[in-house]
Amino acid sequence: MIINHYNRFDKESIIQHARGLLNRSIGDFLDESERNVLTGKGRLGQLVEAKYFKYKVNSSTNADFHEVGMELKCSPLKVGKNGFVSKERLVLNIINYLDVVDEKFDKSSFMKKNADLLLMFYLHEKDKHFIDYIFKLIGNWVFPDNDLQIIRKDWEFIVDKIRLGKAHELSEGDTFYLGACTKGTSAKTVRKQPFNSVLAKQRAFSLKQGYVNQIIVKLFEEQGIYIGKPLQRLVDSKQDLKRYSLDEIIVSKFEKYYNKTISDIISENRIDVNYLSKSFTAVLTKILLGIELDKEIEELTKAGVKVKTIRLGQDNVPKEHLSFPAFNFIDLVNDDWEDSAFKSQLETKFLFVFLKYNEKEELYFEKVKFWNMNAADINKCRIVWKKTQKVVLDGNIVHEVSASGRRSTNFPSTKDNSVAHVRPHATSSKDTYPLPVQDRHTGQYEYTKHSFWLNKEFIKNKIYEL
DNA sequence: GCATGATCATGC
DNA sequence: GCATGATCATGC
Repeated sequence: MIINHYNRFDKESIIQHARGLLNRSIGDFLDESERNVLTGKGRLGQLVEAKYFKYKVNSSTNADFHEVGMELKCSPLKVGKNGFVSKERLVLNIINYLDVVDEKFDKSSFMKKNADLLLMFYLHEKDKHFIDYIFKLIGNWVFPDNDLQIIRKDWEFIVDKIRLGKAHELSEGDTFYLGACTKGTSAKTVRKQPFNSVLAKQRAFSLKQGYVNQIIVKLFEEQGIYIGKPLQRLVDSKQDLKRYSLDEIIVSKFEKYYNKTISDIISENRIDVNYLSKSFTAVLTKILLGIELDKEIEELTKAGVKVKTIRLGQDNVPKEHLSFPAFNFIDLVNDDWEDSAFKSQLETKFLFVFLKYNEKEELYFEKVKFWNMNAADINKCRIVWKKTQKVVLDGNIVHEVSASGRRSTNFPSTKDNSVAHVRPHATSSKDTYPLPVQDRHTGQYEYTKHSFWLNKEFIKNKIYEL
């Protein structure tokens, strides 16, 4: 059965046909009357199916090319420092909470649909109509064995959470490569879950952005094009991955260093590193894990895990609060909470490296811990975010200016909320971002860069001691 | 001593 | 030159 120069029973012919879109846009294949399609978000993929592959768009639980078990996905690229990177996570099938709890991974609806992907990456360009986006990378992706073990563990974590009646508490930070991302308009789309009457946000299985970036690197590599940093794999044993979760394996690799002083670790490893320097965290983590310093840790990069070093006093309280990147005041007031930068920063998985001062005031390696914020605390951060947004929108940032010229602000402080607060985050008080509204007190249209911070008491109580 | 304003240091 | 992780430091 040959339709339009490809054969649905011949995987290679389908991939070859897909590559016909390289350096072209779907607009090249539309009639004048068909070019008046309005919105994007999913429409591009549908047009590729209908107008390029010429099959009927469906919402089947089978793969698009079910004859060969291959699923078609169109996904956006953006331009990064070293070439193309994924613009976002890759969204796969919607999670049917009611059915998935009866599934086993190998025969799951996820595997049935997504085990073998035909990926068509296009360059997303602002101000361009989506039918004119140019396809830049087209290839076939089948999950490598080790990745599939990690994805299996992720899938099981997500499904177990649903089995516990906690579908409404799912978070992307729960897992490593495979996430459960929200799907639907501004998270108002909810559905039933089997073991709790609380309605849960609709979610879909998705590949983390960091994982998609590595797919992109690999597919370019197949063409002899090398982008991105070299990675070094941490866990090689498929057996280990079957038996233990990735976090258990990684934590165990750190354990032999527990209670050693930092200076001992550094001299034992003959590494010249100043532990007050910014790169110390990355260097220390790589030393302890036996990773070469010019390589990235494959599993953590693919999972988008953020490594954070915390120095604790003897009372287990961190010496400092923990900062997030400075926010842009204009973006802050324009964003909805659901798609805000702060919320996505909170939904990532963290690896905390705890260093602690002993009685001799020496810094020693205490422990590491994987952590992601639970739904209740993310909600508390929403209140902080909302208040911050209001202060900026009201032009009400400055509270008063002291005789010495020091300004105090109306931003939420450590006393207002147990989880997070807002404080300056700039190279000097003159290091500013523009304001959307004039500040009432100063009359200025700019203000010192600020960021959200996690309270150190919260780090002690909910991360270190829990 | 703590809360919070201010700034450093490095890497890209 | 700026973004970002991390830390310093002042004043109540």
